[in-house]
Amino acid sequence: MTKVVTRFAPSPTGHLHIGGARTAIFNWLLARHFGGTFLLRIEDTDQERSLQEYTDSILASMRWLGLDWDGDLIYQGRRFDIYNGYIDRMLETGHAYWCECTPDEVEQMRETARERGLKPKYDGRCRERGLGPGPGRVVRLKAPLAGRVVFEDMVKGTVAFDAAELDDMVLRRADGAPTYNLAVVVDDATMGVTHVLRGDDHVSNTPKQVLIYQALGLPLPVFGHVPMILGPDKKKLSKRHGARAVIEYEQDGLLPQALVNYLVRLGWSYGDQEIFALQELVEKFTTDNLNSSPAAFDPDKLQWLNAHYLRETPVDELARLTAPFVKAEGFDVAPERLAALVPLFRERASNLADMARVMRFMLVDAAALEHDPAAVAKALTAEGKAHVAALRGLLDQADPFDKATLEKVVHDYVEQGGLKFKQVGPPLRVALAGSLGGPGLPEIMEVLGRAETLARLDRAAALG
RNA sequence: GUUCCCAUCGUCUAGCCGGCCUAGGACAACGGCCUUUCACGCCGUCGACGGGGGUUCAAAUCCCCCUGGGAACGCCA
Repeated sequence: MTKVVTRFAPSPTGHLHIGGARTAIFNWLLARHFGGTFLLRIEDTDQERSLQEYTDSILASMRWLGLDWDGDLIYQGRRFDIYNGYIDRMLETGHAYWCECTPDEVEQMRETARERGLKPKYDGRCRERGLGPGPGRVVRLKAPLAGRVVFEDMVKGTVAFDAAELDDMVLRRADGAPTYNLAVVVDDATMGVTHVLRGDDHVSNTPKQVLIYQALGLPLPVFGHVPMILGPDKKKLSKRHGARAVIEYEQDGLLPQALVNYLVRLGWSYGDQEIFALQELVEKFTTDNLNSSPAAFDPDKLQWLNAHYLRETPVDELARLTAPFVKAEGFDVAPERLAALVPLFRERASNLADMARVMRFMLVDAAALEHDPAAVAKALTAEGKAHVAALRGLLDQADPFDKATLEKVVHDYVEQGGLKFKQVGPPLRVALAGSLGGPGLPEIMEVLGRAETLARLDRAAALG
């Protein structure tokens, strides 16, 4: 088997979105699975809309996702000479011709065709005129008038189009720049790309590209078109659906493993398995299990996966990842303290931003702690406050001030008083946390420390 | 409009070279267990082969039609 070469070819007109990210992941996986090469090409031939900052952003997202590429980045913008060389070759071999029709004229032809219920296309007016170069002229492909254009698709099987459906597409614009389809073919061929896995929206480009390959006498790669990702409402993914660039998911506190895992499972499966480590994906990914029907994006499942990976991440690393989010909440917390906090909250959050939010009550001063009025009314009754006050004295004696000791102090208090834990747990909790939910009491007190714990208990006595 | 693609629970999907499917798993929802609480975890419930024709002893699985969705029809990528 020849070496597999795949590529991802984003155009730097925006950030990397999840659809593109999935395509990138699939190509990366295909190359890595077969020990092949994964190339990255920036399709910046549209000088107007292409921005360097987007290239940078796309690269940053690729790295964040853990997708490394082989060799240097390829910029289409720097390869115009190569494209023009191939276009000249087609001109020489009679596979292309000069055309002087203006965009308006061509639009007129399309309009006419549409009115007649036909496929809008260029009518081939200049095909046999034998025109040479000249201002305002473009080069068009002399496409076959009849026959079928057939290609094998890794996900859809055999796909065929009537050649009559295709028109003489422009290869070189009036300004001398090559068009997308020409550039893609020349690039893929010269880069040695063997497998072109891309979005569904390119299926109808494929026969056009096949024609160019044939005109150039170049071998065809294997094509594969993965269905698009739909929004949760089954409609095309759009801004309305909230975050969609991978950078936004990063900012929302998602872990890259979760996004990768989720995206891969959207359109690909391996039996009933849901969780895949990156290395496992490399081992198991092949093109045969790609799904051919479009998939709707499900934020809930993404969060579930993220929560899973949150619990898998080592504490120190999780603390490091959470730091920026805690900072965004307005707190400057030492790494060691964050590492002590994280184990109490990792199971109570599904992403890093959540985590920072949910541990907020641990970071404020006793004086600034907010108490949920309903919880106060329910638990900090006269009896509740009495227990809190009694506990304050006992807890002050705890030595060492650690989880085990603290637990014993509270336990003994309940035992000796002939009480039920339900009588002292809730008031103590509201005093410490301000609400009725959260981590275990002993661990909260341990991380809070003696002074802060006592301060909170004192403050609770004054509440209500 | 034309062409191409797609069609299993609300969602992601397994199954699809026909029988092992009274259709399996996961997310969500709901209920329970665990637990001082919340969460995690565990157990369970609800829930789908779009419709119609064929082929066959037998169809979610093969064929055709319909319907429904999507994409593309640029001197954008």
